Amino acid sequence: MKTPNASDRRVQRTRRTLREALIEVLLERGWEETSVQHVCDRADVGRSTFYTHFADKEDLLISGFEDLRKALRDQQSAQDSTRALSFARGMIEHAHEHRRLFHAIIGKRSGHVVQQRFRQLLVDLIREDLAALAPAGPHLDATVHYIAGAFFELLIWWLDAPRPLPPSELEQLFHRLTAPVLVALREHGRARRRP
Amino acid sequence: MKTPNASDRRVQRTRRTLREALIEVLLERGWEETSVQHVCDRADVGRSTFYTHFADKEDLLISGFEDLRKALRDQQSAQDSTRALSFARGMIEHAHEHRRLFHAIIGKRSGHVVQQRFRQLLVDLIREDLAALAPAGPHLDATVHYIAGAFFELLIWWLDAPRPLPPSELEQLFHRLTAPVLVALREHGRARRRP
Amino acid sequence: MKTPNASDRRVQRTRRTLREALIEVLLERGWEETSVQHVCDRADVGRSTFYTHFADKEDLLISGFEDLRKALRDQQSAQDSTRALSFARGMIEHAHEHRRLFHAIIGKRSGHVVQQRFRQLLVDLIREDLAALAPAGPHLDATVHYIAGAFFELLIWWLDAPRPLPPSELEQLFHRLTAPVLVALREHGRARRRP
Amino acid sequence: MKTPNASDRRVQRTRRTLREALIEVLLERGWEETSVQHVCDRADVGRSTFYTHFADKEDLLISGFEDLRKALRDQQSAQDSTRALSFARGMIEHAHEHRRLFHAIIGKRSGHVVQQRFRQLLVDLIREDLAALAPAGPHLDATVHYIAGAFFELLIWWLDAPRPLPPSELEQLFHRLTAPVLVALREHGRARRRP
DNA sequence: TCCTAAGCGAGACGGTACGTCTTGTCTTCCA
DNA sequence: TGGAAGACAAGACGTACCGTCTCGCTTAGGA
Repeated sequence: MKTPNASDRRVQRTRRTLREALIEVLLERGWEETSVQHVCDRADVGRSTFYTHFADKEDLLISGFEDLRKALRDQQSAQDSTRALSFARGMIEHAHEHRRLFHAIIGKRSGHVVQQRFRQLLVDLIREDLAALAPAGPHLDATVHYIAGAFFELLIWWLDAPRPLPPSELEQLFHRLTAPVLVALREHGRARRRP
Repeated sequence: MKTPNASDRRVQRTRRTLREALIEVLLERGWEETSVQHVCDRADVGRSTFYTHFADKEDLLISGFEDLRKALRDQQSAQDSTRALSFARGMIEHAHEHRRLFHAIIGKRSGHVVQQRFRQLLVDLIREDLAALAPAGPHLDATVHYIAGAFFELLIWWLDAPRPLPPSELEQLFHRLTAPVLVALREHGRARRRP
Repeated sequence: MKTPNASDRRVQRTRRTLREALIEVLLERGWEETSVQHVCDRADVGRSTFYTHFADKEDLLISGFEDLRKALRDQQSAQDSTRALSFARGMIEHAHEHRRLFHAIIGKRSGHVVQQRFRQLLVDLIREDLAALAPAGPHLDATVHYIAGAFFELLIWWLDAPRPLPPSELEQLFHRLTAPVLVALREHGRARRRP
Repeated sequence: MKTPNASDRRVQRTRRTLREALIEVLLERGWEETSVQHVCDRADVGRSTFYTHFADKEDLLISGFEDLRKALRDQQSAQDSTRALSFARGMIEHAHEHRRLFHAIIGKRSGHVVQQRFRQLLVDLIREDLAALAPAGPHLDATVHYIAGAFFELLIWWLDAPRPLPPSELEQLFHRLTAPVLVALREHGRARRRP
């Protein structure tokens, strides 16, 4: 790669500061009510500096999504991942630990594009899982979106619930509801491949 | 009720004009890029007049949602509604007929609150259906959201697909994927009521 | 003239109600901050009704000015009016009695046109007085405006003063300051007529 | 002081442009009919920029008053200023040279606050002059306002006149009318100091 | 040791949209 | 038939953000 010099380090520091500030403000005001200025004030960074690093507040948020994806990957591979849709456990636990943050990011006060991105993340994760089960199912795409939407809505409901289920129970519920879908997909796939 | 006088009729006409203009603009620009001024220009209505009728563009859009709900109800009761989740057929056909409109309202270029509202509509419809099957299931709420999310995401996927399935096939797919969920809910409910 | 019928009486009543409401609101909010709607609300009269009687709020106010002029005339002729500028006593006493109203009408929170009108009233009154002293003085007009401006500003100052002079003292002061001006005008006039 | 940097210079330029534009528009439309937008259009400046510099159009106008005051000061000290109320010559000549501008600012089509400010300017100038003659006269304030009002009204009359007097003659007239007032003030003051 | 390139803040600027307020006109309803 | 009621267009208001930009200051890292 390259040895990071002082300038690079400074840049990284600024970007990280902004990311953290975004989350803080997000927790207080929700997505729509958060302006670039708010974030800059919190980060003690000039607004023009913001724009040298990010195109807009969405860009800033998304720049932090990769971290989440990575964290999930690590958690997933560290566990027994024989079970399908094993990402669920990691995601749910993550959401449980950072409940307020998740609530801010994907909850009712979130923003359109943010949710959009998160759903895309789910779709990607699920597609990878299902591709292993039924590589070329005819309704693979549909099923992926079906499950992604279900999981997403379930998660939001859970985050919004006044007295939420314990994470393990939510995970179990999700798997119970989703298992038949996987079976159907697998059988359908097998049927198509070998009739 | 009340005999609508000339003033009332004028008001209704203005409001309808605005609703129609909103949809037109929505189709062209997407939600975020649509301003109140755009809508007023299209409707040939003064902006101040807009604000005497609606608080903002969200309010305007939502005022049209009730129509959708009503249309679905009519369609639903007109059909054989013995099957659970019978709203799906109506909704899918509706979305099929007004594909561009639905795409504008709930698609990728839609707005946060708009989707939020639409999902709430789905949740309401589904809850009514499921309440008949398992009135007090423990995970009734969770299941309702699970199905609503699944249906919603499926619908978006379908609206976005370049060569979408025929409506009937989509409906069939949805029911096939969801049937086991209903079974589980029913059994769970029965188990709880008579152990 | 004409016997006022019921309709005429009603019209007069509406106009008077509006005039009184204007004054009330004026006292509370000042001229600029007073809107037609405010006055109508106070008078319990429809805004469209307002416009059938008056062109705007200025028109309404001015419609009441004639009353003032008449009151001054009466007061003036009832007194010993041998002294020049005898309107001053009446005006000052009037302003004293209705201090708050005068303050609202011509004070700092008043409006441009209102002051304009009031000054015109002063100019008219003074011109009539001076015309008797020096009917065709070359600087008659100038002197009239000089005195009118002086009296007007003096009056405003007096109305604004936290602990104002007694009315009689103000009147005396005005006459003392203005007497030489009248002398100069008279002499100038005589000089021109008989050189 | 401070070396003005590029940013400062740009700001000053913008503010000056706006001031000049205001005057242009003022001459064409009068005060009440002048909107912030009009001024910005003329100055080719964004409306939002306007508001970063001035609170409203009044603020803008007033920001130019200081220039006038300064110009008068310079003119005054450059001349023989032994005579009392020597500001009059400068003001009258100024008004003569910029007749249209003065007409716009203090004439019939002007605005309330604008005139208010201008009168305040006169009051200040006159008070300074008179304070030298009779530092603590009992009616000093009253006399100051008397003269200010007289001068103001005289000036407006002069600006409005179809065939106005030459400036020098107006000045002479003003001084002739005002001289006795000054004498009275001085004597009064002396009488009070040494009874 | 200088000096030069980059990161950065400060903030001016034009632009767009917002929701509110007021104005004056017009149409309809009611007594 | 006059008034009340209120819909409507027009347009100004002041605020809030946006994204672009120019400007100097600071602070390395290389000459």
